[in-house]
Amino acid sequence: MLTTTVENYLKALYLLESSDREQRIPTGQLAEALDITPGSASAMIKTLAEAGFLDHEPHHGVRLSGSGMAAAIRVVRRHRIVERFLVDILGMNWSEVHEEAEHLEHAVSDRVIEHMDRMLGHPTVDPHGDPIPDAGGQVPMRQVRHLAGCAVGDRVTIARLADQHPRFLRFAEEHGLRPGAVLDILDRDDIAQSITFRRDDQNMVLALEPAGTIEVAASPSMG
Amino acid sequence: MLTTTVENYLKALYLLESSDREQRIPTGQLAEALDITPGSASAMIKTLAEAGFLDHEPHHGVRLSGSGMAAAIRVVRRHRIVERFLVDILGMNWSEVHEEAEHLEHAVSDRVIEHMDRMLGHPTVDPHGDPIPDAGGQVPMRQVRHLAGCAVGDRVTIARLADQHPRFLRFAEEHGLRPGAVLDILDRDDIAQSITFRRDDQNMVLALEPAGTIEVAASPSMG
DNA sequence: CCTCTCTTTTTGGCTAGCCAAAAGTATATT
DNA sequence: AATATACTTTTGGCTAGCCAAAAAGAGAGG
Repeated sequence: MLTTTVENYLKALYLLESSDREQRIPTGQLAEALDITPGSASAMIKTLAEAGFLDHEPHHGVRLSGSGMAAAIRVVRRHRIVERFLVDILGMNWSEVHEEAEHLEHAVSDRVIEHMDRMLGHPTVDPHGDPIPDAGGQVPMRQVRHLAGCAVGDRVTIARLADQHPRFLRFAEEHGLRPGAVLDILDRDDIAQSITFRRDDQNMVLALEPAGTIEVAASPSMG
Repeated sequence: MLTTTVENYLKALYLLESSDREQRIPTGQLAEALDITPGSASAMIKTLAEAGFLDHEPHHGVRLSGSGMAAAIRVVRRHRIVERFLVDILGMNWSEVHEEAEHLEHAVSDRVIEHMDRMLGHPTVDPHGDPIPDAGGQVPMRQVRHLAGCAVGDRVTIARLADQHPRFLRFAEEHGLRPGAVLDILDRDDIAQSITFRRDDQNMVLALEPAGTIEVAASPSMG
């Protein structure tokens, strides 16, 4: 059984590897993600590398090994199923469940997770649109397009909010920008760095930078 | 925020105080309940007494203070609501949820607990029949009668299974001895130390000792 | 009152994790 | 090639909890 701390290290590495698309994660970046000092991260990296969870090239960063990746994916699966459960079944606010799941991901057994998963109908994404690995560790792949890259006239569906800071999530929720929401792109201005779209009969303007954190898919009912 | 360890000490003391009906709990008894050495318990008792959670008379045992009692009751409430939730909502086996709740009681926030409580309709007992403290810390009182003390001809309803060892719980579940089950007392033999009763058209014999761990209430439909 | 036994407390030592700060390494710049 | 900067690793020290075993206290029986 892994400690909560170890699970958090592995999960953080998994998320860093999949978002930054970099090969190796530098010690300092991991430390920052976990909000600890680089020295602490360095010590734990040594321990985890010796345990075979990761591949450490001293002074050149770290990468999850096969067993490390598998362990990380189990944590991520628990986290995302819990989030989905808290929103869909308990009716909690989807912008506030992340922190709850942060604790529960280390406390729920696989047995409970599988009960939740069945009750939810084996969902493939969490409330933010993040993919939920299946019980075998397979992560559903989707092709990624960003709202910032859409052209005028496109009709798209929000698939995922990559920026999961509470402030942004609250903002998104207040404006109906949740996975599944359908947007019509009305205008984009590369000088003003903004994009204008319509959702549910309401127009919104967003700078390209936050719009770059919103992943979209071509809407099924394309106009 | 209390650590998991501290919560477990306080909860164990609460359960010992309410089951043994003794005033002060000796160090060794607490240590045994927590499966640690007396020395470790002694050290932690000192810490907790200094923090005001308990009242320690050196060499004469320990008792929860007001704040210790309040903290313990919050843990017990979380535990029992989680157990109830796992059984009623997730459909888990009621003889196996105790261990799950043992972990979750330290990880679920009050917010989640209140959502579960509302969804369950504010239950007053957990699946074993143990009372669930309300959000204000009040523990519902019931008058206690034991199956071992019933007379021939009585019709009673099981209210609580005090023995929560997995082996006994599995046995009880297999034989339909769950809270709510209605029993007709057919015979008791104080020499053989056994009691015979009928449940759902099936006769059962139990020694008085295990029957003493089953709490009952007069059945509403008394014959 | 003394001693024997049982229990509790104390002491010394361990691991997991953390931090601060010193020491070491890589790399960019000159 | 030499050095400055940035990053990583090491070192020394801390807390929470645990154990084993020594020391101390309480209570029973002679």
